[in-house]
Parts: sequence; structure tokens; C-alpha cells
Amino acid sequence: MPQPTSERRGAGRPPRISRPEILAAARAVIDAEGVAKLTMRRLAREVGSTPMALYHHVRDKEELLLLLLAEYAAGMPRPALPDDPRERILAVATGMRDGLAGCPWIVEVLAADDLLASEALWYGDRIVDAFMAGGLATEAAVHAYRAIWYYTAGEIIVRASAGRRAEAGRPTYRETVFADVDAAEYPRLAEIGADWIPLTAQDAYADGLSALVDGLLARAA
Amino acid sequence: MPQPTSERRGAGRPPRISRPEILAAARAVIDAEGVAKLTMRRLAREVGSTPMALYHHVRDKEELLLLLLAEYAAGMPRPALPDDPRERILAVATGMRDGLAGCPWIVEVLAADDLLASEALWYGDRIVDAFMAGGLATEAAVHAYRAIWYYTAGEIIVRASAGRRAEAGRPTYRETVFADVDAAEYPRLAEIGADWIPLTAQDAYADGLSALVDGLLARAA
DNA sequence: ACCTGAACACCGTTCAAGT
DNA sequence: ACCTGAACACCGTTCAAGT
Repeated sequence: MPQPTSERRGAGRPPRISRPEILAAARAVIDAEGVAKLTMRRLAREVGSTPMALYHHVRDKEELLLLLLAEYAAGMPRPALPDDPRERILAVATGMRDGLAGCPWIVEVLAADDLLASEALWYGDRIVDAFMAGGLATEAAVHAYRAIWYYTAGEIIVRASAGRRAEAGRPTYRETVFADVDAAEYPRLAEIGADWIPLTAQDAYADGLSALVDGLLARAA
Repeated sequence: MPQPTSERRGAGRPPRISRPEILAAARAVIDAEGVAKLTMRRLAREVGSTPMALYHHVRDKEELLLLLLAEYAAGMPRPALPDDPRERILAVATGMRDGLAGCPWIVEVLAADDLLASEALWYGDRIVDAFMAGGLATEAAVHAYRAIWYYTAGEIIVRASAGRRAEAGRPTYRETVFADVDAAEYPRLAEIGADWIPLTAQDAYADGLSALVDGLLARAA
């Protein structure tokens, strides 16, 4: 079994590459050229080794990405916590989203499982706690947290893929579609017309979040 | 330029495969084995041709997926529209989500751009309209629609990837994480403990949606 | 006009061998 | 214990040629 790293130092051949070194190189590739460019072969080249050497330090590519996620999540900022439950939820959720926005690939890759990398548990814990402070029962608080996670993950993923498309010079589907919206069939969209694009480019995360939290907290009464 | 299909029939060699045939075969592969198994080479085998023949009928793999999306979206059910704006929003959004839940791969692949395949414009149009009927200004209504889209896309993506993981027999990260939650650091999560898993497996889409819509409509007053 | 074959430039991963 | 080389079984796509 290939164990993570040197169990008993001194035995056998000395390592030429280490897991931290591999992770650092992987992060560099992603930051510079995007997650799509991160391949085992490329990474091997980057650390001056062979693809197979990597498999001595990580089980497979999936584990590599998981490790990168854990590392990133550990470094995310933890906002100050206001006393008011509602404000607390907003602060934590916004912190989570701002943190994740800095590395959208991570959400794309893992598409979630709740971002329950153990380093990110804090966000979930604080949000559940604040909903309970706001009057929700435990179960309702967990569901409320999930709603916020769905909203946040959706926002990040949609934004990230729109960004990717724009970068690739693709005509972002909706631009082509809005050129000929049938006013009879879709009256509202026809009315909005070209305004749709700048409108949806605006950052409305905070507005929607605040509405969602209001709606969720209203269940407490 | 390779034009979509036979422009002037009778000229040149008669086609052996057609775009509809290709799309049908692609759908069959996805339904049977998932989107990951859909490759140009596999598809060629499936229609009894060569990979390159496909490129005469679709520009590239991305276009193929776009065509599949358009086809699927065109067949999605359009729920009846209640008079009350709030009920209308809930009905349309739920219809959208139920339709998409039937083919989660589509959201994964496109990760969105608002699902503005022209066939799916209807959902957006009806939701914006209902928010306006509920008293929101045009801009606010568009933002409200977006909030619902984020929430819905997030729900579908998170669910789909959790399902994929379960199918693959992976230990769904959170199960491993919850084994040793630090009660001092994350008191709420420790308290919830093993309940987290069945709790988050519940379908809480409707609850969250309803809270979100309440919160959004409250902005009208 | 439509299709084929061969090729290019890649992937992730396994296996057997070297030091 | 750690690393290498060669190989397996794939990808999407281009190019030049055939019918």
C-alpha cells in the first residue's frame, strides 16, 4: 500500500518530491491557466518528475483535488459575527460566497457535497446556529442552511461558467437567443430585451440572500 | 463550410447518417450509461460510422450537447398557471426543477448560462411576469428570477453530484467528516451528528423555494 | 456532399522493473 | 521507499484522400 508520506524516515530511497510541493505546483497551474489545464502529466513536468511518481504521494487525481480544496478552505476568511441572528447569517454566508468566488473551479470540480471539507464546517455550523438563535428548530435550521448553500453554490457556478464562456469568446448563448425573442410567446422577455444582459451581469447575490434569509426566518414565528 | 444537413437534396453522395439519428443515439447512451460515457468515438460506433462522419452533422461536441439540451428543454412540462402571483411562481419554478431533475447531466454540462436555451425561455418569462404581477419593478423581477435560478440550479447540481458519488460507492465526504466533528469547535454540527445525513437527504426544495419567494415578494411592499 | 483512414496531441492509470 | 519506462485503453479534432 502506498502510504501518504515517509512513515519511518531513513528507510529506503530518499524522496525527491513531496506532497506539499505537488500541491503547490498544482495550485500554481490552476491559478495561471485554469483547472482544465491541471493534468497529472503536466503536474509531473512541473515538479520535474514523471506522472507515476505522483501516484506515490496522492492516490489519484480526485484525491489531489480534494486536498487542494481542503487547503483552500482552511485559508478562507472567517467574518466577524454580529449579535443579531439575521445579520450573523448574512455575514457568514457572504463570507463563504466571497471566499469561494476566489476559486470558482473548486465548486465546479466538487459540485458540492455541501463543501463539507472539514475546514469549511465552520460556515455550516455558524449558519445553523444563527438560525436556531433566530427561533428555528434544529431540523428547520439545517434545511435553512441547505437552502442558503444551494443558492450560494448556484450563484457561484452560474457566474463561473458565464465567465468561462466569455473568456473563451463564445457568444454566451443568451445573446444569440435574445436577438429574436418571440414577443407573442415570451412577452416579458421581449420587453426586457437587451437590458437582460447588463441586468444579469449585476451582482445581486446580497439582495437575493437577504430575501431568502427573511423568508426562512419568518418560519420561526 | 460544413452545413448542418442536406441543403439541396440530390447533389453529391447521399447521407448515411442524419443529425436526428445522431441525437437519438446520443440520448440513448446518456440514458443508459451517463453523460461521461458519451464520446464522439463511442457515438460513431453506436450509429455504425466513424468519428469524423459526425463532424459533418455537428460542429463539435459542445454543439452536440447544446442540441441535446434544446431537445430536452422543448419536451419539459409546462405547469398550469394559478392566478395568484406567488402560487404562479412556485408552480413554474417547481416545474422547471422537476423537469431538470429528470436529466441532471444537462445542468452539470452547461452549468447554466440561465438555461436560456430558447425552448426554456418560457420559465423565465413566466416567473418574471409573476413577480411583476406581485408588485416588483422590472429590474427587481429579473433579479428575483435570477435568485430562483441560482437556488434551483444549486439544488439540482448538489443533488446530482451527491447521487453520482453514492452510485460510485464513494464514502460521500461528509460521512467521513462527521465521524469526528470537534464539539468544541463546531458545537451545532456535533449536536446534530449522524442526523445530518438523513436530514439533508430529505427533499426540502419546496420549503426553501417558498421562503425565498416570500422574501422576494416582501420587497414589493 | 458525405464518408474514411491515418494521424496529432493529448488523457488517467497499471504493471514490472530499477535503485 | 521511491522513482522510471513502457504500455493500456482511451480522448477530441484536423487533414488529405476517396466515392
